[in-house]
Amino acid sequence: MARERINRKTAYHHGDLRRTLVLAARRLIETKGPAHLSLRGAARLAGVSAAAPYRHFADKSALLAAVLQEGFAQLAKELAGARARAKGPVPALVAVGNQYVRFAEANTSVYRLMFGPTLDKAQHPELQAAGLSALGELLGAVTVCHEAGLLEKNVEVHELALGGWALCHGLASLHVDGALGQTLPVDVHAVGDTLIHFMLNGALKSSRR
Amino acid sequence: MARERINRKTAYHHGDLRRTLVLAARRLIETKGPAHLSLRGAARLAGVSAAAPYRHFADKSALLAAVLQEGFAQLAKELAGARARAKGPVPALVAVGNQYVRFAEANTSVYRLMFGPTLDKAQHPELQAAGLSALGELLGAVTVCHEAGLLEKNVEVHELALGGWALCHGLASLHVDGALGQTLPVDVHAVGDTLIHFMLNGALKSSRR
DNA sequence: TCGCGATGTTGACAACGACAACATCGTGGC
DNA sequence: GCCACGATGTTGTCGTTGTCAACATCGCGA
Repeated sequence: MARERINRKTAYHHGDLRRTLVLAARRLIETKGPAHLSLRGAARLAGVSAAAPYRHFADKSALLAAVLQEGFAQLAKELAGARARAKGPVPALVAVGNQYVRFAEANTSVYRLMFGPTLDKAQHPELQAAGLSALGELLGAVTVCHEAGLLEKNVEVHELALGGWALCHGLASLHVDGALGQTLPVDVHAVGDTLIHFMLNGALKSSRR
Repeated sequence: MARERINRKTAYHHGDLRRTLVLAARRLIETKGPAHLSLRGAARLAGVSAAAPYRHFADKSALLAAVLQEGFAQLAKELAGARARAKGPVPALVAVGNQYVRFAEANTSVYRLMFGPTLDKAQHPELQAAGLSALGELLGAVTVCHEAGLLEKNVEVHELALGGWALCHGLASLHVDGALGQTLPVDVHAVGDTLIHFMLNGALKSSRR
């Protein structure tokens, strides 16, 4: 409590170096690009020596993992928020998809790394768990539609959730990679809506289309 | 001509170092992971000094770009092949999607990098062009459907192509990232078929469903 | 034949990840 | 109140990497 409020100008101990390092790392990723993230650079930004980070992170990839974990948590929170604000099962599903793309747009650098190959997720199980909690929102939204009897009988909840995730993720990835905009002059959100409805058309009962 | 056939055991000049380096780099990526790719490592594999690659590549990222360019070319070729083998416009569309996922599965490491953030594609325009030629196959397959009058009037060719790409790309990415299989016990190809048809249901004319 | 451009080598430098040995803080048990 | 001990940070060092300059060697064409 009192610890954080102390203004230690010449502090030997930092106070909350771990958090500071995560923020510094994120800043480096966003300004200089993911390739230029370095433990030493983050330590410099935090104003500590090059070896200090090792008191808080086992190695460089552990620091990156911490940054990405916060990203996943933020994504899950935003998806949950969008879902909660929507009125009705189907609008909630659409809102989750839209929010997903919006997150990718607003947090491009981190989003790329979250789903990119830079960090081997097999060696950071906590990241997989964090990713799943984000997927959980989507899965939940689909399940609600199913329980409300809105889906065709032959539609598997898991399949549709996966399809929605793939669609949004693919759209966001392509958008973020700059593959859109140059070649296909489209508004990503508008086309996202259209595509989500394409897919829903194949899954929703006719009366609900 | 004669150059390549000479068996120079103690050759000072290598013969085709550029190609050898690209292959070595790809091997490193596939065996040790993308993070452990190093110019020096590739040079070692090729049996040359650490500075030799600089006669063929401006820097490390240029070597990576060459590897990925071959990947894009291979992808475009495979998509074109799948499309050509299919009988009819709609099967061709489905076949392109399936082949996309198959490519990702068979060339996981390279595929990840092709669409990952590791290499900043903005600085390698030739890569964007290579990616677009792959997209061209999909776009072409959609266009044929459109010209055959199979699509609903309100379906934009570009939108559907983009949707198909996003769907396949998202599915492949999630699959390759190991996000599937653990959480959602599904067969990628089966679910891919289902999802493609979901989306087509929203775009194809009723008589064709 | 010979000279020049293409290709490869050696040596060097700074930056990096990582570790060991040491320094400093502050807090809890006496 | 003190002080020992664990938590936290620093300094110094090592091996590796990307990159460059200076030099060596090859082969092709004038």
